Amino acid sequence: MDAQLKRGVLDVCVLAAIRGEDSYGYKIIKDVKPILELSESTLYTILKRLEELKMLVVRTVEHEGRLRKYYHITEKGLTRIEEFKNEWKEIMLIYSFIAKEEQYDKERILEQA
Amino acid sequence: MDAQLKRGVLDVCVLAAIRGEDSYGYKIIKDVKPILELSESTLYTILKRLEELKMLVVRTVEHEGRLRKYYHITEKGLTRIEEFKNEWKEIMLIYSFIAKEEQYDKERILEQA
DNA sequence: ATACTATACCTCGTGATATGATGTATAGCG
DNA sequence: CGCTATACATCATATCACGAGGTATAGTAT
Repeated sequence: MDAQLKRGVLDVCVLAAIRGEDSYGYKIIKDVKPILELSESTLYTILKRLEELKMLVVRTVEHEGRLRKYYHITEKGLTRIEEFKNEWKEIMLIYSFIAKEEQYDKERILEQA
Repeated sequence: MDAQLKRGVLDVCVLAAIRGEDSYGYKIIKDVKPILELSESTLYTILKRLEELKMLVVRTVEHEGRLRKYYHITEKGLTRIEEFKNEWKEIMLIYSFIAKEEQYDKERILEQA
């Protein structure tokens, strides 16, 4: 998918992936990949950013000799998701502007009148 | 609106604005602004890029002492719009992943079973 | 034993791109 | 003469996705 189109949804997608229950990087990638391709470098960049924005908090847990960093969504993170849903209404208007073939029809109608 | 969310739709929006009939920078801004806020610097950057990508062709016309650069969409530009419409299907899947509150419900359903 | 794969994290450089600030120039109006 | 609208353009900056590369452990296959 077009990289630019992804930009607007990627971070919210990550928030949505941990909304239900806390998760860690490696698992988030597996969960999100079927919906939206993302690489490790992208994911860890996003997680860091979301942490700085206080949209999630981190907790390190040892699991079978390896460390896992569990991410938990905050109130701010949930708010971000709600904001996104509101912005989506605007995006749908934009989409209908792009998708409509009306321009041609309008001219034809005016010519017929 | 969130700058990142705009990135994916801006260029296609410009293409859509000239799809019906050829237009020029100043007019495109006026046409697109009610739907999606964009500045002059952004628009002229996009127009230049779309020209380089051969998604539109330019024709300079003198109009009341001032120059106007009319932009005409090409086959490639129309294809871009169609591609966007196809990508939109993927975006809608992503949106439903973000918007659904299903995670909670799923757990509740499993607990009730 | 050795190699490979899965798990789990991280950083850095690069390229794409939106945007504000700024600049140039003409026409018309008060 | 100044202001606003029209009409174009460039540049520096900031944000961000992503490939390439790095570290380390556990389990499995050869």
